[in-house]
Amino acid sequence: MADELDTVYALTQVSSLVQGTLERRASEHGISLIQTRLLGTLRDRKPTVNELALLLGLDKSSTSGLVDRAERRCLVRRLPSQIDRRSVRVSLSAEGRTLVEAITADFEADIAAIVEPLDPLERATVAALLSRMLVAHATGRGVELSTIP
Amino acid sequence: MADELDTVYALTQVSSLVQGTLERRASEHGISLIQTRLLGTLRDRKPTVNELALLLGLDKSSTSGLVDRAERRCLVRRLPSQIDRRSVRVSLSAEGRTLVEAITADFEADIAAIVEPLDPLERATVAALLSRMLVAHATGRGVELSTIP
DNA sequence: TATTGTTATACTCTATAACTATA
DNA sequence: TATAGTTATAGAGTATAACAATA
Repeated sequence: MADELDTVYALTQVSSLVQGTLERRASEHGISLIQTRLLGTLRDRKPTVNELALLLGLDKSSTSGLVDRAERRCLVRRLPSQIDRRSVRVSLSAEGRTLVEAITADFEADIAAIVEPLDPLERATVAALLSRMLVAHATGRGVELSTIP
Repeated sequence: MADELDTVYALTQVSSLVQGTLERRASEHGISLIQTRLLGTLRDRKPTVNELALLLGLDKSSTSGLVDRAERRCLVRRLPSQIDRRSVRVSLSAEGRTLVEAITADFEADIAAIVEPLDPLERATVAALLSRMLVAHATGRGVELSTIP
């Protein structure tokens, strides 16, 4: 039992550290965590506003506003859908892509540095065990491992 | 190299899951993540607004507003400082304590369930390796392992 | 003068409800 | 009618700057 509490505690601490790191990097690049998440979601997709809302777990009105502010900064564009004239496709601009890639690179370097004290075998062990946890958890639901933090 | 990227990825995924879990539990109890963090910080302290701002990593004006809203819901109280009449001590109310403990209990049960697929030895391994990472990271700075997510 | 906390202001982020334009 | 998206509104959360009270 004690080991379970230790594990919960360690996971909680690590999670704060990791999320805090991402938030700090995003902020250094002048955008918020949710804007970073928006850009990250758009790296390999051009979803409609509704799809985006589902992916981000937000209301469609919140998503619309999020896209407004990102568009105002020229980070994303709204493209008219060809098949449904009510619909819109949200797409990353070149500027948005450059930005999200810079943030991601900085963030990943930070986490790599945090992981660095472990030797390669230990890192592989952590990765394997955490992955098993994640897979088990995702399988217990509808499987939805988000792409970006 | 590949193992390092895997580790970064696994840590990122786990962190989103853990923070998302906390946020969902907080929201089920009717408060935000930052309000939960405020209450958590006050569990074993009665800091001044300035100290609280440092602990939460916020500006003192943001902190003042945060405390305003928590006080309006009777979750915290402002006590006049005895030694410095400019100062205020922020203190958890009984109601606030009950609330943060309920959220924490739910949250810890969630994480325990997520960790459950690993056997006790594997859990102990994860806890030990993550703890080493955390200690190494904290030692590299001014040591500041936050108490609550 | 310097510090503690609050307030005024301006923005982002969020949800609910009402709207429009398509379907 | 139903769906896709926007807008109006209201509130939390955040920072900067200016302020009052106290040190």
